[in-house]
Amino acid sequence: MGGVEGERRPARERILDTAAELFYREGIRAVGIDTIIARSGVAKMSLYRNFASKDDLVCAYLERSMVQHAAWWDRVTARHPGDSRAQMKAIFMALGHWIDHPKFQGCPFTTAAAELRDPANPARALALAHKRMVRDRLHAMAVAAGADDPDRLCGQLQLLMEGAYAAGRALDLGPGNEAVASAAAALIDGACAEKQSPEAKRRI
Amino acid sequence: MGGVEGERRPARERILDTAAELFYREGIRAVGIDTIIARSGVAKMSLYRNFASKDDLVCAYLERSMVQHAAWWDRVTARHPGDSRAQMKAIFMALGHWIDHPKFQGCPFTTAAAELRDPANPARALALAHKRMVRDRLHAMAVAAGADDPDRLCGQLQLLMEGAYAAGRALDLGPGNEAVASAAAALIDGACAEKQSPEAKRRI
DNA sequence: ACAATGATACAGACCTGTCTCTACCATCGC
DNA sequence: GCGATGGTAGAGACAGGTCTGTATCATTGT
Repeated sequence: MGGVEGERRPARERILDTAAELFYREGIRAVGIDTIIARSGVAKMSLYRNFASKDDLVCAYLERSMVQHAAWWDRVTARHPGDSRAQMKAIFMALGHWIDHPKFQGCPFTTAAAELRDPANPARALALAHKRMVRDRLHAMAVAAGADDPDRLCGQLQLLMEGAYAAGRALDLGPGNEAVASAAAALIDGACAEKQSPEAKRRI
Repeated sequence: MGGVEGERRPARERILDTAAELFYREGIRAVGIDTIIARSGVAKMSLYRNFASKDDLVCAYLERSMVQHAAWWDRVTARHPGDSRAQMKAIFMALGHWIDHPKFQGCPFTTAAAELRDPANPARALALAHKRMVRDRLHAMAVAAGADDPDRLCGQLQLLMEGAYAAGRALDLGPGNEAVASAAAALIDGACAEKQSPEAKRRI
């Protein structure tokens, strides 16, 4: 959001923007408070007046990521109103493109959980909440698409999604990461064999 | 394993055992040299005489993990000699059980790469080498099983494998993580339409 | 004047890696 | 046999750096 020229945005927003970028790109433990201070051009006390601790800042970063992810999801599915099967495929198609992006660094929640192993860490709870939200959304779409076994399809797709996040950084999955979309399509079409297939049947 | 009573094993092995367990369970960055020293009952200089640095110790841990993983793979596939399709399914079945194990903490290479973001870190190179090895093995099996498009099936299965590793820690995938085996079976059977018969040609 | 912020010094903890000192034990020369 | 020697290892102090978080003071905008 571009503020007016010469009018700086509040310290809290600058801190959160910088922290989010650095946490995602370089890792949470690898980025110290001093680095965030220097990059955002903010005094250390301004950070600690806005966030109780580094953990608190990490949580704010993850919470904002959850909101952004939900918006992305809604944007993608909105392109196929009423067609749950197409929505599912679109999500995985978009995911395949996203992992090609140069700034892609995996799922911020999964990597946060990998870095912060303490079960009591509040960031872990946020990561779990996000995975549950994704699971619920996938499950609702699987039901709406008429899958024979929505639980199974939902679990399979979530596996595939986590795999795309994990592998995208390291493996090369071929042009456009075609494997993501093709695996999703295979699982989805296999799971909703005979039921409503408004357009898929036409393509076969 | 069982050395003679009262005859302690060499310091190097004790260090590596302790480091491997702690690195895998608690994370690499979270475990300091002093902790490894204390837990393995070894002098600090004994560690630094056997390993040039902590990075070097991390690499030794990952290299040993590669050997152990290869042995596990061979053990599982050896149960289905000559039947590549069954071998592939067996790998994912075993993976589904492994992620149920209480000590399971994801793929050690993926989590190491998540913790050590520096592209120049030698541990990252090891992680990449391991993923390539897995890819090559999967690809060979896909070819032997007569998949229509071995590259595609290999990519899909590696996605699924990464997903199982990533999700196993956080998500609940149902009893016995049935989704792993069922998704693999769906992808494999879909990719090798005609039984692994020699005359594999019909469609492109 | 006042509130928010920048700048900076500092405390305390922790981390990696080096250093010294001591103990044990096997081997070798005699 | 027996002492000297050298390799391996335990214990712990220490240096130099980084990290989080606090305190103090100066500056700026309204």
